[in-house]
Parts: sequence; structure tokens; C-alpha cells
Amino acid sequence: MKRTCYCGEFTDKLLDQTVTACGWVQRVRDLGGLIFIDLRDRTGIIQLQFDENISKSAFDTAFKVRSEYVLEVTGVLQKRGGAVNTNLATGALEISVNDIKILGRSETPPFEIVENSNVNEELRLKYRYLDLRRSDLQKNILLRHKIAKVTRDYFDENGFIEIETPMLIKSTPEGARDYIVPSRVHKGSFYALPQSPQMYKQLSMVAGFDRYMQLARCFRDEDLRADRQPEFTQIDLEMSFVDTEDVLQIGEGYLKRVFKDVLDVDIPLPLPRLTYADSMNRYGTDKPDIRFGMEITDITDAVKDCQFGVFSSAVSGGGSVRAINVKNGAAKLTRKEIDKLTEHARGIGAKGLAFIRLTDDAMSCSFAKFMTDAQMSRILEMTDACTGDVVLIVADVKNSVVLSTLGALRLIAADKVGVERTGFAPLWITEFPFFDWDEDNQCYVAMHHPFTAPMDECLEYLETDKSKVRAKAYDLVLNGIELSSGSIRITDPELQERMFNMLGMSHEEAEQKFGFLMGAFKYGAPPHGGMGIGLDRLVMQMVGAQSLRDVVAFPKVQNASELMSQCPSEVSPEQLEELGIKICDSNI
RNA sequence: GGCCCGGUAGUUCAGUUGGUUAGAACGCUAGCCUGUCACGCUAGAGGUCGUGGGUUCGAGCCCCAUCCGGGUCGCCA
Repeated sequence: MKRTCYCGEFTDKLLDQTVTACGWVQRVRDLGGLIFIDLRDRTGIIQLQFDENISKSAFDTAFKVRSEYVLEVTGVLQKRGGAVNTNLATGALEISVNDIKILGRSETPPFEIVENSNVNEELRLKYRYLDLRRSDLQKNILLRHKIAKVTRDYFDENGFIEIETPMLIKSTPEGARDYIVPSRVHKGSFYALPQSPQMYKQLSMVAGFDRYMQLARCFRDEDLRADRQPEFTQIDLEMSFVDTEDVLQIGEGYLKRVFKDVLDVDIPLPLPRLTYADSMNRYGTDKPDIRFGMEITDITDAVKDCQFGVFSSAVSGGGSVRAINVKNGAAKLTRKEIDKLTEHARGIGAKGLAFIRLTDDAMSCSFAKFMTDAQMSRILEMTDACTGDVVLIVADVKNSVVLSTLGALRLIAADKVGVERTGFAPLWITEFPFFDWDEDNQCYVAMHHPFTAPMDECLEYLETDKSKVRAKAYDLVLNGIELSSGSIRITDPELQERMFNMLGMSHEEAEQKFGFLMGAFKYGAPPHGGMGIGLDRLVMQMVGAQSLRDVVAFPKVQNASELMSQCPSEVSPEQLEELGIKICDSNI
């Protein structure tokens, strides 16, 4: 390669030397007898100057050059004859070209390759390779690389070994849907793509690798969201001879390191911790954004005897009445906007939304006529309400409805009144419930995978009161996004058997699904635990992207297809025949 | 599967109560121009108004269906 350096890296040191540059044509400025071309690569731009008096042939070639052509040019690096462009790192320099090669021609691209493009994303995804030329996406992908590099360094320095686990594995229908891969050799049998390398990393512990990590590709056949792609990358890790505390320390040490090395941001340790119960009570969610307040207040006590049926019946039905105080001049919200919030609340499952609005001269309140003065002032006092505030109140016989509604409203209202949400506020959520009540089937189901260990002090409740059992499970939450999830695992076969029982899984069923893991535990399993950190979500947070599509090089769209390659696609009858697969027309 | 939003030159958008030949900017093409850097000036090309039906004398605009994209709920142990 003849390239002297990247376009953005030319400096005074090379002044007056003959240099060679390669790149894409950002823009051509033809002044008549003088042509300027901005040549771009992933590091930046260098200006090329073509003068017919210096090289007629180079000048004539430059005349034919168009946007996005790929060039190799050779010439003398010189100070610009005209003004300096302070917007460019190389703004004082230019290459006076005497030799130019067109290495690749380009049709006029379907959209301009510029920073901060507001071109329709559908088109950009169809031409993803062009979209990726834009500097904002290049920055994201380069930062992602840097994060991955720091990740490997950190875990290597802490004694972790990267082990590749299989992509073709046994399907276990619990949890998310599996992507299924048919077997040619075993017709009628299927592999699954891993939702996570969970069992293999645990087996790596049994094998004695002690500390494992992997940048693991994972697959889940579920509907997409802005922060959910069907294939994603986990920073997957597992450690032997540890308890919760050890895993959290490694995890938060990693977070501190990656933010420092990549963004030069200091994350103070130890990270704050909230139990699941506290998080739900204060924020109405297990992934709170703690960059702002507006916490939930339980006002049940203040309204339990009031004449407002909505409140009193919620309380007598075993539920609660809770409120958030939307500060930040929320009282300027119009009635229409508050109605919109009510709509949101209904969408989440609440029956309605009560409010108190405190403007300069008056208090408007949707339920004031049912309240005594004492009750009213008690509410205002409990919610710390003053002029300019709006207090939103939800009542329901189910606490979960009250909390999740207020948790969602808290975020919506914060955006509506322009609460500042900047910076990074990571925290741990700990002591997750072990069981989740399944309304539909009226039974308890595992909140995590069935290898999660219960907390020692909860063991006695396993058979007596499942609602009291908490797990050695922990999530890392950053700015309201679940970054990571992990747990200490069960390694005692007897306890594991009990857990399967609790979950209504027969011995045979458990054996059939997880037998190889249970079998391994019979041969000396070290206590172990770990976590999986969502790399894509971490990058998304670190670059401030609104969607995973901005940090994944070749992402899928909402219906899980890829607009560039048009996958998934049909396969030939021959391929299907070979796999022994018949497509049922009625399903297409 | 439910709900909400969007689709008009290559791109970003405007398009009034349904009314003449659907406009602008950028981009593109050609010409002029030796210090530009969002170069400038002049001229030009470029439209299945997502698609299919319907209402109407007349549809970019109204109605129905459908496709595509986004957000979200369900779902994601």
C-alpha cells in the first residue's frame, strides 16, 4: 500500500513532502482552472488541489470525478494558498496533486453521505453500506470496537479466559422463543441458536476454568423494540468460588474501567444498590432512571377514610393509593395534556388517573369535593406539593398496577415537563423475587432461569410461602435501561431438584431438558455465579443513541428482517427436500 | 395479535374547503469561473403523490382495503 497516512492524519510534519492519500470523494468544488476535492476516509478529510498549470492530466481526470468516487492521489503536501478551514483538523493543509487514479467509480448515491443526516431510515438501511460511511455511524462503530477491546483487556487482567461456546445447541423452550436450525443428518431434529451461553458457561466452571468470559452472540425470536434486536451481543461472564458480592465487584469495576478508558467519565464506586422491593416502591419499576427524583409516595394512609370511592375501595380491596409529584413547573400542563397522561395510565392497566394541579392562584383537583380539608392538606404535605406542581395519583386494588402505572407516568411526565436527564447513573437492583405469580395460569413461575440460587435465609419458605422467596439475582441498570442480569447458581443437586419441583417440573422433564448440566454437577461443581452485560445497550448509552440500530453495523428492522439483504428469504425446494422439511401453505 | 404515527421529484419537505399545467430547497446534468471549503453564476432534466379499489363532473387531499417503515402494549424464564 502506498498510502502515506489516513486523510485526517496529515500534519505539518509532512509539509513539502510528496504524499499519497486514498479515500472517497466527499465534495468537488470546480472553480474553472482550479478544482478542489475533499477526500474522506474514516479519520477525516484532506483537501486536494488540482491546478492545470501543475498537472494538466491530473486536472483533466479530476474534472470527471464525482461524489463517492474512490481515489488514490499523489502530490505535495502544502499550506493552503487561501483561508484556513477551522472546521477541519487538516484545515490549513492541502495536497497539490500531480497524479490521480480513479480506483472506483460511483453512481450518484441515493442520499448524501453527510453527518447528522435526517434521511428516512428505511432508505438508509437498504443502503446500509453507504449509511455506515457517515461519520456519526462510523464514530459509533469505532467506539464499539474500543469498548470491546477494553472489555477483553479488563477481564483478561482479572484472570478471565475467553471461551467460545457453540452456536448450534439444544432447544429449551423455556423463556424466549428459540431460533431453530434444522438438521440435515437427523431429519426432523433441530438445533437452536443460543439465547445465551448459560449452560455452557456453567459447564466451563465445572470444567475448572474458574473465570470465563465471552463476547457472545445471542438470539431471541421475540418482537423488536428500540433497545431489542433479535440477535445481540452479551459480555457474558461466570466466576467460580464466589458469592453475589464478588460478582458485583467485578461488574462495577468493569463499568468504571470502560467509562474511564473510552469516554474519560468517572463512575464513583461502589455503585448505589436498591433491593427490588425498594425499587418498585420508589420508582415503580425494576429498572429505574435515578437521574431525577419524582419518586412515588404512598398516600394510602391519608385517603383510606375519605369519601372518594375510587380511593377507599382500592384501599379496602387490599390495594393502595400512591402519587408522584411532577415538579418543574408541571402546572403549566394543559388539561388536555393531563388527559393524555390519563390515557397512558389506562393503557398500562390503571382504571384512571386522579390529579391535583397547583397554579399560582388556584388548586384544581379531580376529586376535591370528596375530601376534607385535613385529608387534602395531608396529601399535599406527603407529596411535598407546592405552587407550580401537579400531583398524579393512581389507586387500585393491585399494588402492581399502581406502581407500574406511576413508574411509566414518571418517565412520560418527566419528558413532558423537560426534566433534565443527562449523565450516567448506574445502580444495582438486588434481591429479586424468586417466583413470579402467573395470573393466567394461577401458579408461580420462575422469574429467572431455574438455576438461580435462592437467598440462604429464604430457603425455609420454599415449600411454605413462595412469595417470600428472594433470589441471589441482580441487575445492573443504567439510566433506566437494563444493562445486565445475573445470579449465583444452584450447584447442589438436591436443592436443584427441589427448585424444579417448586416450578412444577417433573424429575423426568428436568432430566430430559437439563440432564447434561445436572449430570455434570454430580462430579464436583464449584459454587459459581455470573452475569451477562448487554454490549449493544452499553454502547447505545455511551454514544447517546436512541436506537440499537445506530450501534449495530447491520441491524434488523421491526419485523426482524434486514432491508439490505432482504432476509429472511425462501429457500429452494431442493434445500427443503434435503432437510426433510415441508412448508405448510396455510401458514404463509 | 392490539393501539398510535408516518409514506408527495434522487433527498428533505410544502401543497389552503376536493378545482387550471403538483411547487421549493438541496442533490443531479450542462456551460462559465484560479483560492474554494454548504464555492458562485446561468440553464436544464427529474413525479405511478406507497399500491389497489371506491365516492365525485373532478382526488395528492374524502372512504375502504393492502404493503412498507417507526414507536409502544402483549411478548422478552
